Amino acid sequence: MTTTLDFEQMLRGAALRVTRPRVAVLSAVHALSHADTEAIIGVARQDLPKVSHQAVYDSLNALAAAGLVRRIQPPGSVARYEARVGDNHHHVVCRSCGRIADVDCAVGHAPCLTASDDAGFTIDEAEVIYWGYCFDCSPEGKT
Amino acid sequence: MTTTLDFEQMLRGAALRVTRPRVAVLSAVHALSHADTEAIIGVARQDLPKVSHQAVYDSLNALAAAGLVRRIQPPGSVARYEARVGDNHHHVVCRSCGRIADVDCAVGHAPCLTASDDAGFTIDEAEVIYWGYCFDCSPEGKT
DNA sequence: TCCATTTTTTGGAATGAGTCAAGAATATGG
DNA sequence: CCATATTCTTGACTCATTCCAAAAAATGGA
Repeated sequence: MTTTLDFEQMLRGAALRVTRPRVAVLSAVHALSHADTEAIIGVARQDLPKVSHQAVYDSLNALAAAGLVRRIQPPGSVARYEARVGDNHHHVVCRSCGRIADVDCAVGHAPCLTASDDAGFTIDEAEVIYWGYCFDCSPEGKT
Repeated sequence: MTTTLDFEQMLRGAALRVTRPRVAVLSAVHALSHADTEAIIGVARQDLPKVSHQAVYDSLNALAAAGLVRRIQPPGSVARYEARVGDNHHHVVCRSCGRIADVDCAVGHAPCLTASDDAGFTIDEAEVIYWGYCFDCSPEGKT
């Protein structure tokens, strides 16, 4: 498993100060998958009962800016965070229940798609969200 | 140009009641590109000065559910609406200024991508958001 | 054309994720 | 161990969006 020391080293490696809220938040993101801020606050408070929600927001922003966690914001949902970074994977979202699952990117590096016409933009990443229904919510799954 | 009658027919064609707020909102979305709700309210009130913001929200929801407009929710931005529907095009978002531009989909029909592993989901659409910098914000553009 | 029914709009209040700000606490480098 | 800069706490606040009940309007049939 990943220990507190590992998280501290991850923080130092990203030139971030090692604080207890940051360690707790980083640990929480690793323990959960696609968690929203509220869930992260809950888990972080198991370790550190008095962290303020503001500290969690600040930590998440710092961790996301440093690339230690990835922020995903599926339309119709609050911001979510995940620990898988660097492999440019994508997500599939259930239209019915909102469940999110990971989908590996066939290309593996960003940008994994080339736009047909970039409208003058310099594109460095292509984010793909697949929409559909998870097994439990799919019409076939209900028969 | 598109006339009020055209918009009324679009509403009837979608089995929606023809109301003045809906016509004004549909017209506003056609007149703007990637407009947020506030801008739509402003333009709709040029035709119909007393529409409530709630009526605009309801109209946008009804139009989006009927497929007459498309709702896009870029992370870090409020909901935006556009009139181009049915051609499965994508968007490029500027990381710096938030500007949005259309990018035609090379495939043209949904889903335009096949997931490598669908995690048990039934996928019907692949939404692509390209991230980068627009010409005005790009490092090259500033030299 | 007019009425009754159903749907939509109004207006105001409420929700809730996220942000702002000032002072207190803490991590870091020397 | 100290000085300094960063981070955390606390609490109030913003603002897009939603909820609610009453009033208004659109539609289909007479």
